[in-house]
Amino acid sequence: MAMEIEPNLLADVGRRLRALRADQDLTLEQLARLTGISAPALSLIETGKRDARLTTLAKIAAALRVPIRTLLEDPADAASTGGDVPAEGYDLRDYL
Amino acid sequence: MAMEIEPNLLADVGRRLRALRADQDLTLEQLARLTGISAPALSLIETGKRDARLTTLAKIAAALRVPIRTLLEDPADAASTGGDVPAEGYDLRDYL
DNA sequence: CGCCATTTTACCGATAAAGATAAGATGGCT
DNA sequence: AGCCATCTTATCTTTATCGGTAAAATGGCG
Repeated sequence: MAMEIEPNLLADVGRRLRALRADQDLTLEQLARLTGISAPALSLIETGKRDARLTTLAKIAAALRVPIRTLLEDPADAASTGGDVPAEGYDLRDYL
Repeated sequence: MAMEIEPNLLADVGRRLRALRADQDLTLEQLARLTGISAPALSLIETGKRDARLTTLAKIAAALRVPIRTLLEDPADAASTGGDVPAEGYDLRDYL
């Protein structure tokens, strides 16, 4: 399986974000005040319609009191992808 | 210890990025061709001068064949921060 | 020292994020 | 049905990313 480069990364991050916010019973308005990010912007991010910047995601993660990593991959995938650069047999430079 | 919201998150990500690229002996020019991101842009990100978007980081991580998480926190920190939302005694809503 | 690869910095133009605000849409509730 | 909270979408302005190009550091190495 090619694994292809995650097609809807933004949608996945948005879903996790919304789940985390729901866990803490926060409204978009409340999270907006906690993060300094407007509620409409948060809505766009959660619905996967906006490609947020790194510091924006960091602010949200801080407000939700979770490591940023939690927004990017679910725990199951994090376990399997746990190692670093597993491939050691072929070289990227061969394609340049 | 307040933990304060990481002051130089961009610089940290940049340092890890540069280390990963060095591990694979790639030049900015080569990584630029692999990712579709220009070498100047990569330089700004690696030196912590640019707040990259999520999909930009994802492209770089894919080219370096590492999970995006690797760019955001080093393994040591990832282990200690491993759990999810450890705090369960106080409520964010009290501050709104 | 000069040459060369690599990186950094500085511009430009196009695209997009983000705040603010306001207007719809959705859903629960009596 | 109406009302209310919440979320979505749209518009606008400001600001920043990003690619491209070109020009300036930086760093080896002979």
